[in-house]
Amino acid sequence: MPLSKTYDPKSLEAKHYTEWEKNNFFSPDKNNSIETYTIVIPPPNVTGSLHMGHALNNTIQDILIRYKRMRGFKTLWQPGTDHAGIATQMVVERMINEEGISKESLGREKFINKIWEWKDKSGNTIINQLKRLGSSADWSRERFTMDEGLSKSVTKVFVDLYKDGLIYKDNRLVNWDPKLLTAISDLEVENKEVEGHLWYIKYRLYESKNFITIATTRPETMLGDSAIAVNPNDNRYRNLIGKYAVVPIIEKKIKIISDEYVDPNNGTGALKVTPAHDFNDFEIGKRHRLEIINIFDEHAVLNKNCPKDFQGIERFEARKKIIDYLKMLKAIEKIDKITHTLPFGDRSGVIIEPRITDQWYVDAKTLAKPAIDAVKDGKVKFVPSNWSKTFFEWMENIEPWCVSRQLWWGHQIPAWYGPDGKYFIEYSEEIANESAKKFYGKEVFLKRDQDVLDTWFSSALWPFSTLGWPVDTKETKIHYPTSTLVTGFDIIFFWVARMMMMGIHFLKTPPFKDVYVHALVRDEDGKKMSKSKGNVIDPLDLIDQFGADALRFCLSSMAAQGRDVKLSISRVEGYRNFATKLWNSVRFCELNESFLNTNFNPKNCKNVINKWIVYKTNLTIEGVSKSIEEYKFNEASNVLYSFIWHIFCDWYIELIKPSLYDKGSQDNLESRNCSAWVLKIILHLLHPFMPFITEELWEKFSKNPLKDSNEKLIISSWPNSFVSKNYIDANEEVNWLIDIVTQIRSVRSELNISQNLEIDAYFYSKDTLMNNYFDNSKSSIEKLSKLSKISKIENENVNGVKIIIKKCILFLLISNTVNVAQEIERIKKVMDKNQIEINKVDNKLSNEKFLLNAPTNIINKQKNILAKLEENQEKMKISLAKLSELKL
RNA sequence: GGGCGCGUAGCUCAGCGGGAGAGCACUACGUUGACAUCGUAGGGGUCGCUGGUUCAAUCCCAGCCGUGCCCA
Repeated sequence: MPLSKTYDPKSLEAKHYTEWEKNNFFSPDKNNSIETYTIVIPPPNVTGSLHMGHALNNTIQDILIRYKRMRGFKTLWQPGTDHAGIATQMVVERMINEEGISKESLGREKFINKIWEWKDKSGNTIINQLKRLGSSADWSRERFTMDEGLSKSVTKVFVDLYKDGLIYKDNRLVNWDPKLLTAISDLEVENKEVEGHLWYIKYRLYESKNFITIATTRPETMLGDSAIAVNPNDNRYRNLIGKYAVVPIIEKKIKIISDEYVDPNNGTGALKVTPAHDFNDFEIGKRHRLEIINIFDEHAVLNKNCPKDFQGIERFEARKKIIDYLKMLKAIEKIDKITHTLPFGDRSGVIIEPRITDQWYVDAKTLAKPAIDAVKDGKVKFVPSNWSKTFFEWMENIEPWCVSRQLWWGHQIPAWYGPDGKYFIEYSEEIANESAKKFYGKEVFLKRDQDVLDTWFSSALWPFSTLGWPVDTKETKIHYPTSTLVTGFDIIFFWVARMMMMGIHFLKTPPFKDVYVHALVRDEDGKKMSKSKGNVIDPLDLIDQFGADALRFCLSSMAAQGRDVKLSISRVEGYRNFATKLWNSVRFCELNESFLNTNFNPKNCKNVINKWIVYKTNLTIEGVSKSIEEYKFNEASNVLYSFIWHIFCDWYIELIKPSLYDKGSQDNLESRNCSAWVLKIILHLLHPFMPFITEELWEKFSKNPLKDSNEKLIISSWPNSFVSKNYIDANEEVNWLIDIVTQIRSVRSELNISQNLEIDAYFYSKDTLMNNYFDNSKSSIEKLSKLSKISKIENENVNGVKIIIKKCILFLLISNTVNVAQEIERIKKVMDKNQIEINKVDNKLSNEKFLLNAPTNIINKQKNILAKLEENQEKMKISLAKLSELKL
């Protein structure tokens, strides 16, 4: 059945995807090559649904994987999802809350079961969406960070790091989310500028009528003050150091201390110190051994360390109440309106509260060192390379990584506590019990740590835990280290850094060789897409509307290195049109019985047009391959786009039409074979970018009775280019032909000669080669330029519109249809343009210093340009003179 | 405050020391036997500003202006 008139993505995408998957084409086991290529997917959150960032990220991975697969590598794209501790717990908690059940009433075990139930039902959303995009990941190997195997590797890593002294328990301030009731990492804190106040509060000096004024943005924390700090060099306060002040309201006596940290120019230069509720104050407190008074409970509600009046009040209410009190006491000197940055939890959206707690920490500093070296030594390469700076910046200033979370959903920390609080960190409860028995000399009851690990802890192991580690699997041997990590820059710290630390520590090798960092997808105005702005474009809508191929090609063509992708729907539409164009070019070839012929050798073409397209095709193979290897996806896409549309469709097909219609001729067979050969290459090269339409066309195309292959495109071989030096001449010749046709069309259009009007023309040249060219292409020129006939003449004394190209002159015989004045205008315009160019080049060539310093090839080039320009100008002048005579 | 970018045609962006490019949009013409999701042609740019290096600068360097992101 012949191809339909337009490409309908919907009807084909699912069909081919199912075929591919059913045949295990995504599996590395299909290939026995010793050359491997491996990518692990940045696991999307199991709660997630596909957004543009995913679409870009996975399109790029799929391009690389499909390309390498066709190149013959044993290719693994390892997929899976991330259990997303907080996010998932929130989703399920909200769900049961709607049924009127709290997770506390349910209990930990039942709640976790609920989450698993939810995961089984809804957790595949994003996986199915990735499939719609065409992602050829090996789904048979899909992993989840909470899987048994992956959980085992998490436990092993925790225990081993602990035993290596790289994990420890510490009591310090953490970023506490008072809504979610858990610690979160620095990276999960979003600092935002907000309007606020700076309150200047007078603290009475002890046994004095004088005051010291402090400035604070958080007056409520004064209930936890332990000191006032001033800079030792601040003359204003020097005599107060060592004396005491009294905290208003609670009438508590606190010492005035000196500390270099205090900035005399900030506020009043006197700082109230609340070690339990501010990171800087905590440090000051440590230096001066200040009392740490925690005034909040876990909900950031004032606790029993506060006066009775204040207990049970939420932090912002408490602030109001404190201010009222202070006003009553006339202790407020002034209030400034300020903007300052406050920390917000990126999940909960509430202001983060520094809170002193016991947590588990990873000694990131120690682990970071070899990771830094790996990048410095070039073992791991960032693309584009300047991301390594961002990486170094962070790694060199890395803080201890708080890995415990007060959640239920996640990997429970393998720490068991004895009755006296002594803990045993072991691979399992049994081993912990044994150790405890040894330690206490008898069996004791051990209570397991209730906390779970940060999701990123398990993500950090992803490049090897998914391959089976710590079990010594074949996959770990073959596919570790992986080849390329494709990721957005926003998770360099979350992922890349941590995966490197863990990979190097446990497998002695960095987990990947290249890190390709792609940009963010923004809306067409460059704004970040967000639900609150309402500017989100859903990739699935685009797939429905234009097809996955169009979306993929669009993302790829806009993925220039180091640039954000600003996506506009019209671009996607444009690439849908491109798909249609390709579709129709194949349809045309099919209608004209282009077929793949194993006897056809592209190196032995006779026809100049075919030689030329073979030459161009080779350049395209080289260009696309090179660009993909260099991660320049936009270049690769653009090379394909312009080759397919502007070379193959616009010119080649038009040029071979005569031979295709001339059934039985020698050219006819060659052109049919050659066009099929080019199409075959096109479908191969385009496949990584537009997998669906290419597979469909390939299937239709290779059903031709003289097909050369039955196999699916996805597993067929990437084309090799070959040197076609003997086709360089053909390239010259066809370029000449294209030039001639373009010029004639252009002149016709400028002179408003109807496209339907066929006119006569003459060709004149003294050059033998040009005459040969002409003899070869006479009919092509006639057809493509809409000439009734063009014939050679022996001298240039002809009346007609004159076009000068290279060493040739063309005359369009339209004197009776064209207005002479109009033609004079046209020539003048051309001459003006010409003259500007002549002046430019002439200036250069008359500059002695240029002649002295510039390389000879540049000088010669300029000389040639000038000669040509001047020759043309001279001829123009003559025709202008002639026309002027006519006019008289 | 520190770091990283970006400012090139109406829009989105390539290019990056030697004659200013693409896609989209726009204008005119055109349904010739693959395609109107199309064809042909065209208009449109002191390549942010000011200096410097160079025979030569959109490209290299410095400063400034505008703008975005990350970190404090």
